[in-house]
Amino acid sequence: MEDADFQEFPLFMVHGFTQFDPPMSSEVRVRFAPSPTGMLHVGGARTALFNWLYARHTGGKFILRIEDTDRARHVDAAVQVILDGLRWLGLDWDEGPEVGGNHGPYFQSERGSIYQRYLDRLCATNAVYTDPDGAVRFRLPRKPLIFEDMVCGTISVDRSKSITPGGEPEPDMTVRRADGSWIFHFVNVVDDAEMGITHVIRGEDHLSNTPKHIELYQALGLTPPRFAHIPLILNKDGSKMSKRDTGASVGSYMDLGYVPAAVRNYLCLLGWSPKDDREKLEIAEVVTRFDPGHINRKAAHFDLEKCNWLNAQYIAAMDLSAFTAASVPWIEKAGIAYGSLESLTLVLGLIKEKIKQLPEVPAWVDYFFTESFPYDPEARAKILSKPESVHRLQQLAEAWKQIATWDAAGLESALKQLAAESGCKPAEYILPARFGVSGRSSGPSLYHMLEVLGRERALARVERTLADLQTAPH
RNA sequence: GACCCUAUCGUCCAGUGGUCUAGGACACUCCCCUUUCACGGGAGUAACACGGGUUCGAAUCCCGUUAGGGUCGCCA
Repeated sequence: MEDADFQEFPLFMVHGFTQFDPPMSSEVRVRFAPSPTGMLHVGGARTALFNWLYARHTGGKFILRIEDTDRARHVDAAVQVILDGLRWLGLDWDEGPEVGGNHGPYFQSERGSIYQRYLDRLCATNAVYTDPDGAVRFRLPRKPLIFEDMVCGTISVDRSKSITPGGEPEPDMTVRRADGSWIFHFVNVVDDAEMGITHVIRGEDHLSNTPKHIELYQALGLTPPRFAHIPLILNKDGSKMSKRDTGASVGSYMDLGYVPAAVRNYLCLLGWSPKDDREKLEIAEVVTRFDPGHINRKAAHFDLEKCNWLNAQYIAAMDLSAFTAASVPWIEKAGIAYGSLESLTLVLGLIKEKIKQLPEVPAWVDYFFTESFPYDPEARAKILSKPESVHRLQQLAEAWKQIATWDAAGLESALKQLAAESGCKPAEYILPARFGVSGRSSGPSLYHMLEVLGRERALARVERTLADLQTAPH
């Protein structure tokens, strides 16, 4: 039997097959353990999301632990970026920073005494030794090992002949530096054990490290958790997504005004699927249907355009008051004095259906809130190139002055009547009219826009435009 | 270099031996709707990496090749 010398692990034997299931009675405890690098990567965000989904799906606990192995690595602002990003995505943690819990502290920089305790256990069994440089190393068993991954299936690794790029045998893993600071692999295992983590859902970049981690659990006499290694997120062209790539940071979505639920929805679809044809999904439904066993094994390529599309879908689905609330920060950032929320809401109702990204909003509404709006040079040249356009604008001004009730329907019929009398298409009047009141060639529905503007302002604008056009050099 | 993972339209997913002349979505092209721009509706282009097996039958199972990714740190 070729597999006979493979170390079977852990020790639950069911029908002769190595199983990983922890006792069924235990509550699921998963964690997201980022290091505070100053950004929250979308790949990390998806890892957090999948952990969160699994915790919510099983009624378990989602724990946040900050991997700042030592105090020098700890930067408050960098931690805050992670907390902000997770909260923005709606991923709330049951234990961790600012929340507390019974398994703290949740910063590795504060867990030194715990690590020391576990290191002592390793010393007691002679599983570690101090090398000539003063670092503590773990004697790697270097035996073949098999484990079950919830995503990747059975993984069998034979590290007995594993060598480095230089052709040397793989060195023993360092556990603690000579200066006393701790190494990731060791503290990661200790923390997961101490915090009672039952399922480790993490990026596939850790798949090859897992045997070492399992050997550490064994040396410590502990039962390892189950593992689920989810594929990495790459750029659309397949290259590795670095911190600099567009869309790599959750912060960039926050800054660009994405709808959090849309980004979260997109992330759900990267490697997981509801198995039907829908794309836009309520998070509650994803929670009930989520199953790590059905996560794709293939690396996902990040498609910002599809994310944008979903974002637009979420904006379209907002009701007007939600849309207004989401728009206000952008309006204010652009320095638009919008007066009352009521008047703003009225204007936003005109343009909501046009918007795909929140930062576009100010450019669509600015001319509603100032009488000194600029004329778009291109649109102006176009009007001037057709002398009859100016005449039509004059006709419109006259007709509108006669209008009894200033509403969209009345304005529309007045304009269409004029067009009919002149024997031309309504567009011949609409274009000059739009330019006359907005200085542009495109915008929301003309009639509704006029209604919102009101008779006085609309007519005054037309007069002003007419004056401008008539003094213009031809 | 060694070890590990992966391989369906450009991209994300569906497909778990026959219902696949492979389905949906994004993007792209065209048409319709329309006051502009969008939305919406309709149509279209486009994929099972390659080679061997297994099988009556393979996108689906096995092996190999190729390609991509990952790990081999006193980074996390």
